[in-house]
Amino acid sequence: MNKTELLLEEFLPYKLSYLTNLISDDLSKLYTDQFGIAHTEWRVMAVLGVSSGVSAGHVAKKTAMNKVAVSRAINNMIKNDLIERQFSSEDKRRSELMLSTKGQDVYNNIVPLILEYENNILSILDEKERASLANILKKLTGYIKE
Amino acid sequence: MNKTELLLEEFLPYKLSYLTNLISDDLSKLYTDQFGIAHTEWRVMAVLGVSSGVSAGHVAKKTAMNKVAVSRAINNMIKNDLIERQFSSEDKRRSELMLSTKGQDVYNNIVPLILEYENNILSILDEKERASLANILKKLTGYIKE
DNA sequence: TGCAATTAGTTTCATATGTAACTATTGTAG
DNA sequence: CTACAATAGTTACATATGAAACTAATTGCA
Repeated sequence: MNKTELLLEEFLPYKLSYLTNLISDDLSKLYTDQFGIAHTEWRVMAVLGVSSGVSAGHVAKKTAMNKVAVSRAINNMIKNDLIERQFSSEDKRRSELMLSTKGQDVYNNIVPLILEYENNILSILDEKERASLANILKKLTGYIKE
Repeated sequence: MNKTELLLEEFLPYKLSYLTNLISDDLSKLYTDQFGIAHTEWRVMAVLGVSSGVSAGHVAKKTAMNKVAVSRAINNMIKNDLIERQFSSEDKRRSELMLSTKGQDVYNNIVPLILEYENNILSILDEKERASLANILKKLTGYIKE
């Protein structure tokens, strides 16, 4: 029994997008308002906080951002002393990126706030629901990426 | 046992955002590539397809868009003969919007494609999972909106 | 009444974003 | 080798977006 009428409130893509935006707005308050980090910059930082010395291309893959956005974020963060860059000696095109001392410090401050936020919203779900959500998101994502 | 490290791949907001973007990109192919309707315009259309004669402010609420975006979408769609506007006789500020014949036609063409897409991705889930997803999204959204 | 506050929608301006074209470097087929 | 293709990242340009200021109309209330 499929729908033949489209109601935004009952349309999965809309509901997902709505929730995503709510969360995204909340999170950006944590890093933008308090630390002046833009959304794209935060994503770059999140990658470099875990894997140091990687290239811009690697960051792009991990964050699902396009290379232009990554390039801009990186150059801005370098200007703001949040990350450091050198170019690989084997391949002079490839950058090797790492958080600066200041960047690491900012990262260390943001991560607990971010995780606390995640914990908070997950607190509304019980264990089964959390597992179910993770599983469903994985299934959908895998299916759509084909 | 809470996380103390942040891995994007395991971070709910990131996973949600990633999935949302995949879906959003797929959907925009349906209405942008085939009908030249922008994302914001599609949302306006989706509201007017269900409730005709409503104001721009009403559309903004229903779509979770800001009033500037709605204003722009509406004016562009009027230019493209997709919607018609008159202003309320009781309150000359308030617009009364409806799809034009052409707009209704475009809408009628897009809706089945959109619903088919939703059905397709939901086909990867069984009944229980669909219900669970709907329930979880509702819970999270309600909780975050507080 | 009459004037301040509110509301609907628009415009302005500064910033963000994506696509395509570009530079520089490296890989590879002949 | 050499020239052409591929890769990493940047720049340029056109478009999208949001916040704040604005216009016009309506409401509230002294």
